[in-house]
Amino acid sequence: MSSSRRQYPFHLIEPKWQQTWEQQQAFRAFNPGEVLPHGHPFSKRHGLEGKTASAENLPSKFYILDMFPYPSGAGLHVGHPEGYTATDILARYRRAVGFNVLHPMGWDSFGLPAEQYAVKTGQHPRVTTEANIANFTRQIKSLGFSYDWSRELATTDVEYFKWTQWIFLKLYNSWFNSETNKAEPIETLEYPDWLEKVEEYPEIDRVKGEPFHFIRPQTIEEKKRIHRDKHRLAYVSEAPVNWCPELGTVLANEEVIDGKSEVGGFPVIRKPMRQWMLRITAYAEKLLQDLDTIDWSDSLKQMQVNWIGRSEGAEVKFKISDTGGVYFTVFTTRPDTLFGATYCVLSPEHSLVAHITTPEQEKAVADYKAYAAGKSDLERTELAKEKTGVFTGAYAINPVNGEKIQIWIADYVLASYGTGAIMAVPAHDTRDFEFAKKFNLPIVQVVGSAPASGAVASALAGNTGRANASSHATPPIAADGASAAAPEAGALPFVEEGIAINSSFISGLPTAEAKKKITAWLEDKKLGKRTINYKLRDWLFSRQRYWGEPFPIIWKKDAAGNLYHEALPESALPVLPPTLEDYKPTAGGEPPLARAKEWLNEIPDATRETNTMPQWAGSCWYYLRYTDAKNAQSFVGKDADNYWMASNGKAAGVDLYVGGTEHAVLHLLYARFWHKVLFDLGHVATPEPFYKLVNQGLILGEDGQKMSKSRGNVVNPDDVLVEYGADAFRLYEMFMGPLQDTKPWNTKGVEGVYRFLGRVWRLFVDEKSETAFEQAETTTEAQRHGELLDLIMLDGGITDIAASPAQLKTLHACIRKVTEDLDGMRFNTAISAMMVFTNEAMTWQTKPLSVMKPFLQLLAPFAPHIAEELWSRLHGTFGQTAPSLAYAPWPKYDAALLVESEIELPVQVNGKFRDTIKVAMDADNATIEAAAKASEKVQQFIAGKAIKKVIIVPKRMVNLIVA
RNA sequence: GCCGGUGUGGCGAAAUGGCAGACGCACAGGACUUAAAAUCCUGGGACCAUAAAAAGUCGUGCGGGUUCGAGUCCCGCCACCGGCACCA
Repeated sequence: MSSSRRQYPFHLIEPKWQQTWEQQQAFRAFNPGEVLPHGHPFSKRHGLEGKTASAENLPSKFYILDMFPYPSGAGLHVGHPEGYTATDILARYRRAVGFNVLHPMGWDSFGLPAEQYAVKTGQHPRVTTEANIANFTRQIKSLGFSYDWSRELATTDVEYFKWTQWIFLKLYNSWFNSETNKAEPIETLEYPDWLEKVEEYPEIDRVKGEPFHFIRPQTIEEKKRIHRDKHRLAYVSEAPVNWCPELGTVLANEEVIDGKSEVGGFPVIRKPMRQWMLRITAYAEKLLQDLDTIDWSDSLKQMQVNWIGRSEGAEVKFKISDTGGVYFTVFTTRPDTLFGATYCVLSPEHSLVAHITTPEQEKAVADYKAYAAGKSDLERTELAKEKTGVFTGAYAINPVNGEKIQIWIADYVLASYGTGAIMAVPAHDTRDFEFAKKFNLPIVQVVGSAPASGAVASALAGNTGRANASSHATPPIAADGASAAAPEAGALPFVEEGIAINSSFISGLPTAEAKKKITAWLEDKKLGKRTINYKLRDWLFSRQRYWGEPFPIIWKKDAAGNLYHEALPESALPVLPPTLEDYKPTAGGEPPLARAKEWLNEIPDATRETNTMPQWAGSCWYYLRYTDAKNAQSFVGKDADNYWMASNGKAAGVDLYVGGTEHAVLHLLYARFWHKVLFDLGHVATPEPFYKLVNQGLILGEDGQKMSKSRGNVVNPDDVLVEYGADAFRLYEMFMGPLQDTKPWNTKGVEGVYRFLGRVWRLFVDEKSETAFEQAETTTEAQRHGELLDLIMLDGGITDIAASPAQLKTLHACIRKVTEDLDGMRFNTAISAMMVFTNEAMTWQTKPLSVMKPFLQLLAPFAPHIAEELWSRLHGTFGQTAPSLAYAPWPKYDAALLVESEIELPVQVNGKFRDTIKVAMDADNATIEAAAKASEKVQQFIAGKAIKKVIIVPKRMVNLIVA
């Protein structure tokens, strides 16, 4: 294709207009309070030249956001500009419609690759990062996107991460008040009575994974401090974390895929470490419920719903036999099966295990704990098929029937979910069933499938049908299940809902009612309570890296010798990372920051925190900073936030956010969480950050495979641009198919839209002058080629004469289709509508200005460079006011022009299409029927037959039913 | 296993329950050209038929159903893609 003739001089047009836009600052968005410059096309369009902008005099805002990229060394690939093109088209369209559009771009520039490069070469990550940003900027700018570059930001900018650290301080200095159901400043936290009265620090108040070297606090102040620290939204925990030796850092649960790191695919092991956590679980319910208030795809919402994993059930206390009152709590979603609980299982890490294990079982339990601890997550997943576990020797009492049941430990019970302990109901849970089978534990059926008739089976109460798995080849059948009205016993495990059997006072009740009744009974007897659990875990927020935001935190020791943390004051921000020669972790496994001894001990009697924040931190609030990117007093100003995030009357936030599905549960959940905290604390005006969210689909290689370096099927936008130009590239990205779909790249397809642009060009320019231009180009040095564009003349067929009805109809049909498709984000069909227009216009002898100009406006959002160029030529020749195509009011279609006087109707006979007839638009049914019957082709099928029925759908079709 | 999505020509794809395949790619034929490229015109789901046509039949993953009429709605399968996965 490189030998083929250039369709039109995009190589000159595109840089020309990109420069023009930049010089004009054409796409700068204006905030309330700014003075709108004279001569700016936006000021002109809205009559605001020289005026001070305010929420009142500015047009409605529209905030269109792309997920900002990590500026990798590899540069842009064709997947990036897919979303960027879509948002750019909409941004340009909205400007034309009259909105004040905010469309910014920036860089998610903290990240591992630059740090790994630093470890290898010693080059500071900032140097690498800046070079990569420069390359990304060049590439993105070459595509002609209408970003407001004055708001550009990078998460690595000191002036940016200063505020990231500031937000961390807000998290650190607040707690979640479940009474008011929101985050509040830590000062509002009240202290429990025992704090002042009891000398001892109660065992019961110690949290799971209590800190590191815990020494009993000695003063009330120390106790208060510990109490506060346990309630902060940012807290320290010493718990097993996902440690990736290869990366030398811990990872959040979400960053671990199948036991391997999401980045690089390295093995991940569980290791107890002191880590910073963010209390996202406090927001589980809000994060779940508020999904209803935002316009995201069902599948994306579903992913978040699954991730949050809400489940309703009950906590039930099980006393341990022969200990006089020591108990543990289990969580179950099926309290109705309590009568079928035939043993209990604690997770190997459960704190009670050490206390209850009998001497005989001690060795077995210790061995098993060691075995379970040694397993990586990957092994745990792989070995999931075969259940393992050991008996502790201890027994629990089933609270509903007083039976003594065995307590086991097994790693199929997770320490991190629920209470870390379960009651096992093998008859009605697949996992418990497998386990019971393997270890010959009793299986008791307590739920039967509902009988076919609606008979009530209340007579079943009081029976107990029990059996040992070992003594029955087939699962036991409830002894009382024989009567016709009784629930049917089926194959076990029976995990569905049904009718309770063998369950004393709840027998005969359908599952839902049985749950209610037994939960009430448990609550009444103080043996349990209704509970809601979430799969969502707190967010592991620290990383052992150099290239991230340092924590504004220092460590000190109290009188008792306890290490404790303290926040630096806001005045200490930003906390800059130290300069290092060597970016590796220390030999002792400490983060790289620990190498900077001076920095570490800069503050008297204190040591700095050496962890840094994860990459997600910066992306949690960048959309807010865009609205007020230069604010030095605040992370975002109130007016800016109110205008850009809250002034549209809808639920909230960014009007349209486009990015890949890979962020469905990470970034999008974290950002919502931060936003909600900031909202609760009164720092932002809306409860949700992103109102409408669209995921663009993946672009595959030409071979239909995912693009990857190893497959060698990566398409570099730079190459495509050289060959076809930015407009063709943009057009093709959108023409491939629906934005949300996964679709393969096809270079031949680019040629198609490129040819279309060539046809548009030839529709407007004089062929001879173009030839002259091309000849001149061969004899002129490259630097002066731009001037030669003036040699190209408008086509003589374009004149300022009245358009024919047919021409108007072609235009207005196109306006309607393109407008409607833009509103529905159906870019592919909008483009096809413009192709239809072009194909039609090619046949015209005269091309009225009144038709050709609006067409260019339709084209402009998609292919802005060629549209601007042709627009300016029309302006040059016809001299009508055309300050800038970018702000020219969007054309409106005239429905009256699209009305047909005659209409073609399909005629069916017995539902089969046979012919079309032409009738007047307003023809009555009798006329239509007569016309249909008169058709020769139809005659063949109805001749000699009786017409039983005639169906006429006005303006749609005719169907004749014959015998 | 659970949740979500998608199945339409050789390919990317269109179709408020009403003429399936718009638009584009690839392909074939023609015009222009010394020739090619570019451009312009024409054709095209499959089958059957024919010198060529017309007419006809079948066609939206598979099997049923609703309807005058189904790619579209309902029920049951199958395949592929994405997410989650011992979450009690």
